[in-house]
Amino acid sequence: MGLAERKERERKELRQQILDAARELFVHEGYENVSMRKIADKIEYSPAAIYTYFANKDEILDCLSEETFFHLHKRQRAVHDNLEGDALEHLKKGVETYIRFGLEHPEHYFVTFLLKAPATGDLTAGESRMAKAGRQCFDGLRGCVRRCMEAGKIKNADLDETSQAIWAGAHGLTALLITQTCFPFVERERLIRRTVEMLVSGVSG
Amino acid sequence: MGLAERKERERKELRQQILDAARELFVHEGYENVSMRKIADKIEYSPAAIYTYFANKDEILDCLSEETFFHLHKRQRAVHDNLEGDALEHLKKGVETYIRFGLEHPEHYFVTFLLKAPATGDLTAGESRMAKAGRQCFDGLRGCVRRCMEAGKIKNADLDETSQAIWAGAHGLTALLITQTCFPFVERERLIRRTVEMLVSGVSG
Amino acid sequence: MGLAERKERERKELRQQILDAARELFVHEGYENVSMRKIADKIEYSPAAIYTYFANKDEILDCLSEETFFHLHKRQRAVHDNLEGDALEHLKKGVETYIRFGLEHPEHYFVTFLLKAPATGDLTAGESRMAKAGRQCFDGLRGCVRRCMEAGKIKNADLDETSQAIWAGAHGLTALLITQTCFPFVERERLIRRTVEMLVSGVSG
Amino acid sequence: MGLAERKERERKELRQQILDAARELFVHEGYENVSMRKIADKIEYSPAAIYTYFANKDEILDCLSEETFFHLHKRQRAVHDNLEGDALEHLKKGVETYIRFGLEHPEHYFVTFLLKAPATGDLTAGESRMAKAGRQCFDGLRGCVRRCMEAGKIKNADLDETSQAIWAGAHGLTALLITQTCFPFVERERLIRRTVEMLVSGVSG
DNA sequence: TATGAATGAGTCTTCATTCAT
DNA sequence: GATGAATGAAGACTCATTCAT
Repeated sequence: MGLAERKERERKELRQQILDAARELFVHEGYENVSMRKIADKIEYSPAAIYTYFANKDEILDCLSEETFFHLHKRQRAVHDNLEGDALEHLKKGVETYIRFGLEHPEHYFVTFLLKAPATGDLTAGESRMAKAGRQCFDGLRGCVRRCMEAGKIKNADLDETSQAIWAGAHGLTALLITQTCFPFVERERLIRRTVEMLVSGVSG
Repeated sequence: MGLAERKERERKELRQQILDAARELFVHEGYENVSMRKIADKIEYSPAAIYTYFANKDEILDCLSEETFFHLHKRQRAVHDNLEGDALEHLKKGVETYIRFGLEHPEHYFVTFLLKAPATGDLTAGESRMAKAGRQCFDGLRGCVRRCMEAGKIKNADLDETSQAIWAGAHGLTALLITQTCFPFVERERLIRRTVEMLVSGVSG
Repeated sequence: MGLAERKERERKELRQQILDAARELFVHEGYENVSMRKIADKIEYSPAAIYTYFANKDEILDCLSEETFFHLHKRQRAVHDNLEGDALEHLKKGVETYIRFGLEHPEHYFVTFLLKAPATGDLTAGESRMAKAGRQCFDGLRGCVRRCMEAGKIKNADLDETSQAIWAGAHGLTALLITQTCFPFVERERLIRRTVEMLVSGVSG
Repeated sequence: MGLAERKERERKELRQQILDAARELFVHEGYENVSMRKIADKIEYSPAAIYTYFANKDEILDCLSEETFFHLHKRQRAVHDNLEGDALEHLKKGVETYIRFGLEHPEHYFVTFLLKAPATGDLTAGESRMAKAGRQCFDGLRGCVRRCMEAGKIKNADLDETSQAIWAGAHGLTALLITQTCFPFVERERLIRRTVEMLVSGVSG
């Protein structure tokens, strides 16, 4: 049905509008300082309308994170699947992909990795969803690291420990470049290359 | 006057009590989730009493930041001044100091390095004070890196580029450990050590 | 028409479903705590569907009351018409019928006699309908009392005064047993018998 | 201190004002239909001011019930302590006291015995407090009945069974007279006397 | 007939803050 | 210096109801 389809499309569009509005507000004002009313005002709907699409404020944040993870994961898979050369080069590419994703989608990245999660009591269900998606992303890098180990490029090291250290480095640069807009960084491309080199040679050297 | 002195001392003590209570609450519950009443309850005074010492909630956070940077600066100086051995060890110590500082003062760290500047009109004064303090912290690391270069431990590298890459790494771990409380990180001490090693050997190797 | 008939039947069935669902929810959660959505969920229809059968929430309550009175009245008539022995026994049976009706249909009884009527502005129509139905019920007992008087079993007494006193007693026990669920009443059957005896011998002795 | 005393007095007065306003509103509009704002409007204070005196809406209802029980208990004690004549007269007086209390304080009685308690999950503490107070009141009637038994005025009967039957009767009349305002009852005094007579002679044979 | 979407009004409650005392 | 009382504004969220489809 053309009708049902249009309805469905409109629904998706409004849902996305809400997510976009929320993301921008969250990024600029902080999760706690954004009220449902503010989001509603931004999309010019009533606050109650939002509840047709999301159960509550937390769920909006949740979906925003999911979205981020989905995009990143897709990008990572593209890298992992297509590259077949040297394992360390693979890893470098993976790290670089991660960083570039963050810089190209700063709002997504901010909401997911920089916004402090709401201080919720029961984090069973939602938390695990988050955890799972995050793990998936992290596993992208982790897979690269494992291949390096299997290829003998990284020796005498714990897989998780190493992967997490690298993640930390990649996240750090991404985060700084997103948030510290006033800091006099050296030329961005150089800094990215330098950081990637440092991280990879830091664990393989 | 003994009386005046005692009064003054008591005043300082209560002020400090407020700061201590606020810091702990901010860290554990998040700035936005801490009410003046909660702080007041913790020190067993009325909410109104706090206003005798601080103009408002923001000022408490401000003073906390000041305090924090003061401590960090002192701490960094202690590292730089007292250590006289190997320059790379020096650098490691510096990086570790930075990370530990962040983890011991997550709320301060969060506010300074993770919060995106709110899109407000007047951020002149506060912003620059913050920025200045932040720069000071970074300069601690930068000093360590310079010594490594001067000692020939880091070769053929740009000072700022290298310092910023290391900063990114140190910041990344600190930020992740603060914000991603649910991620199954490996044992924290191990991860810190591993990251520090990675960063330093990554630029010196 | 078979079609029209089926449609009509289905309509009645759904209407009854709504009433049943509403009654149970009202009793267990209280009129004010039951939302149209809750009723809709229970019958697995949309909230809006209910408005096809009832103008609003109040009307549901109204219809529930009507239903109650209808059932009670039928029951009372059955008693009055079939029994032909001693008038006092007749009365006892009538009182007992009233009480048992309440206890066997606590939901109906609760909605009609214990639930606070919604604070509505225009109570002209609804009120008189209520009043009429209530009168009808009371008249059941009143009829029994009259027969006792005509048979000389109750002497020197005013018909209405006596009937109302008995009604009060019957209503009191019913209400207490339904609402005061935590009170340590003696065994229910014993208490009913005792109360009926008390009421009847209290006016005939 | 005159100052402290006046403050304390004013506080008590406002607390009582809140209770009075809440009671009247609860009775006329139903617990669920009364918002904190309505209560606040009635006493011409801000909604938040109420929270200085009561933790929440439920607590107001709780205190209202407590108040009711306190008054009823006081009244009952007065009857029990001062009367020394015939035990049956005593009982009649007790029943009458109960009924009159309800009719003279219909709002109190309504709130306590007829208002549907808020559908709360944890009713441990509040419920038992309520239960205890209610029991105390019921014990007033029970004491009268016991004396009748001890005096041989009521024979071959169970104390609790008898007391509960009488309570049911007293409650029933009170409840009907309060709630069924449209029913054409006979003259109130006559009906009370008749009911009391019925109840007492009904159990004393 | 039934519904999904939408809303305006309203819920209880908490907040940072002020002020008379 | 410290407080108890008070408040205006705002919080997330729910409601009965309407209406286009």
